[in-house]
Amino acid sequence: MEASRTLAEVLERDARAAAVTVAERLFAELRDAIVRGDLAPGDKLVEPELARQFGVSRGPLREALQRLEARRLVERAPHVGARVAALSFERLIDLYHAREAVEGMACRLATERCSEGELDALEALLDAHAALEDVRDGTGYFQKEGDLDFHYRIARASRNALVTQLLCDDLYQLMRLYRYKFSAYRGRTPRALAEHRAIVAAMRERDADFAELLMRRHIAGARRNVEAARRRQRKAAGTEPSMHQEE
Amino acid sequence: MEASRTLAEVLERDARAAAVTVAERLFAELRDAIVRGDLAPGDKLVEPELARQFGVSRGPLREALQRLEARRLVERAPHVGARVAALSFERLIDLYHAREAVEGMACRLATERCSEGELDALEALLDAHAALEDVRDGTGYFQKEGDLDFHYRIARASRNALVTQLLCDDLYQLMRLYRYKFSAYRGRTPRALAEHRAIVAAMRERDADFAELLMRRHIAGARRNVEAARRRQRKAAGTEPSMHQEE
DNA sequence: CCGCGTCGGATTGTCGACAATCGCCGTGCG
DNA sequence: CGCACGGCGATTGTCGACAATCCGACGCGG
Repeated sequence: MEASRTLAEVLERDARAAAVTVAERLFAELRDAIVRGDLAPGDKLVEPELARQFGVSRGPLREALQRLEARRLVERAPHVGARVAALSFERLIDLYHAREAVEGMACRLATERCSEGELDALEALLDAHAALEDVRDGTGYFQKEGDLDFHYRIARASRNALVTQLLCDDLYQLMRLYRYKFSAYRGRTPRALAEHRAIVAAMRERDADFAELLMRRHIAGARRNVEAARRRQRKAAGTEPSMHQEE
Repeated sequence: MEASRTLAEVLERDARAAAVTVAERLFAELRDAIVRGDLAPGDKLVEPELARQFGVSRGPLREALQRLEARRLVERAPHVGARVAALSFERLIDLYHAREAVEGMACRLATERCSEGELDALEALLDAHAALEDVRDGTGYFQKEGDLDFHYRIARASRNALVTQLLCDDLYQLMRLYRYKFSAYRGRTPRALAEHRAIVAAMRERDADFAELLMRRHIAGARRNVEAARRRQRKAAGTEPSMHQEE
């Protein structure tokens, strides 16, 4: 039963299993710890401490930190050190704009290039999502990764290595980080599923323009949801620039 | 006289001057060497050799190599080593598709957000380009960086840190690498300038939809130029998958 | 009482050396 | 003659230690 495990988790497991080097394993461990929230945004990452904690030297650890910096999950400054990336509404909205552009293109390319079998698999994935939603309706844990699974597949179907890498390696990890900290998509689950179905329908008709348009509207809708949440929070808490609730 | 020096060169110089650490300096040096063609695509980058050549240890060198890998300028494999990124038509076309998406969005955001002064500066830049083109018409060296200067400014005017970083730090360095190795934009210079002017005109009217559309068509046109070159080469040389002419 | 300079501890950046792994080349066998 | 196997050199990955830099506390002067 592959459907019981989300694609994102499978990719995670693969990345950790294929860690032929200590630095790769550390990178995967730290990435998961950050996305999972085990390391909170803004936390200082002290090299000797982490090295002792993982039982390795500082060399591979620094390599892992640098890879996390490239993925924008940690921020580093020379002679100052590394911190888990700070979260803010502005950055999340920036991220949505970037996703709207790149995923729109991925959807266009996928529409032009993917096989009928891939479209069948996409529809099967959405059927599975719908079934899960019937069981545990509302904001189930499933939605967290299930939505990303759909976008993962679109990205990979684009047959564009650069676009796929941008989405799957860079932007999606950031999305997951924000999702764990900030669930601003309340009640959007059924609507998102319908939008996914419309996208696949356009792809099935090989209407690349329309498929890209639908994908962009899908992501722009999610972004507007976040923008509305930001306005609500600003009105509620006066001038609160950050979105850290805890501590 | 700031106009005599392209924005790209200024950014280069800044990056090297602000190198407070050995790893940063090495990164800038190697990046320039790769873009300049001093290190040819596919060249093996042996750590002890480079370290001795630059008079540093392998530690900072490895860090620089990793940063180059994140920028997709070198490819690394565990226990195998690093090589300068291989060039191919397929990757270049992938790059154009990614640029079309991200730069289109950058142009849209810039249209919505930039000031009138920034638009004035953009038009002044295009005037300078036109003047230079009158003097040294045809395919001047100027065009190489001048075109990117325009796109640099659009990216920065988007006020989106992620989009700006994607374009200026990641994709543009790759474009420069391909431009040095593969000048497939013969005779496009006057046309590109006209398209740039049309983009700024749409931005001046604050027509974000049209500005994005024009930017996307501008980049798509350049991409089709490359695709035509690929077809020509395929017809000429039978089945030549790579675009390395030398060696 | 507050601001500023200085000092000390801690952390990061860099270095050289050791161990693990890969590619190559010669050899032997089918 | 072709191919698989094993040894060997070279390269990469990892480690611990040293030096440079930054952050905080303390003391001093205004």
